[in-house]
Amino acid sequence: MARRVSSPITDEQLATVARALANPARVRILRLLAAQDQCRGSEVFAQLPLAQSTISEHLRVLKQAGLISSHPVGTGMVYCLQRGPADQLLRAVGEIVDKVPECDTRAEGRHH
Amino acid sequence: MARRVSSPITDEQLATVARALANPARVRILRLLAAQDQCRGSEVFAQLPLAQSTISEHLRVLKQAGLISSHPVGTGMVYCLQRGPADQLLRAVGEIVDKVPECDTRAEGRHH
DNA sequence: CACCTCTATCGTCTATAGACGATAGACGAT
DNA sequence: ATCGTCTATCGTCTATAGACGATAGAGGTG
Repeated sequence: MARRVSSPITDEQLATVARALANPARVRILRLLAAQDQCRGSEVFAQLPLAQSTISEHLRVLKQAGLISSHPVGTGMVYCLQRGPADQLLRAVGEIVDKVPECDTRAEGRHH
Repeated sequence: MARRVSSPITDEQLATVARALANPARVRILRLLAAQDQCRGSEVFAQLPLAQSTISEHLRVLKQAGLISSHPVGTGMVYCLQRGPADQLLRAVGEIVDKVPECDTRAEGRHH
């Protein structure tokens, strides 16, 4: 029970990371990036059926949440997954889920 | 490579579960439930600094996302965590995160 | 230098989220 | 039967999310 690296994420922080995942387009982008390590912006723009400005906004949200990083390359940008916040979310949700005692809501009911 | 129980979650589905986690009050509720297996509604209402109607709405969202279940008991309700959707989220995010190649955005940049 | 490609930002619009109070409805207890 | 407690729903309001087109600006390329 030592090992408290990257302190226990707060409700706010967890909600913030979750909010970044709370949009199908952003999930799609993350999975795109996961499929190829890194990805040029123009490829991302080409893969989604959304306006370039919309996708750029999604990228901004993901970056702000720390889920991706970006750097300029040639005439464009390259986007890249980052583990940090996703790991925190995994750990926090994992801790919640591990507490589930298989109570599926019909134990010791009202049959008094 | 068999074992495809609860098929690979879609972008939409993952986003939906994430959206349920995308609010601090709901995270708080989940953690409350995790801390005590199950929880009477009145306790939940008492723990959060929000109107009862607001909390009831949050419980509805969590239930609709499949993250909790509920059943009547005595004169009230009991809420209870459910693993299913949270597990799917863990698996999906885990798969994304596992692909991260430690590219932290400054590799092979523009120093051509 | 002029051009062209790529990305970010701005302004706008619509839809959804999240909060509240008021109230309805279920159910046990008296 | 009446009452009191507990929860869900309704209506409303405000704030935020998410989409778009237009446009600005950075930075290679010819």
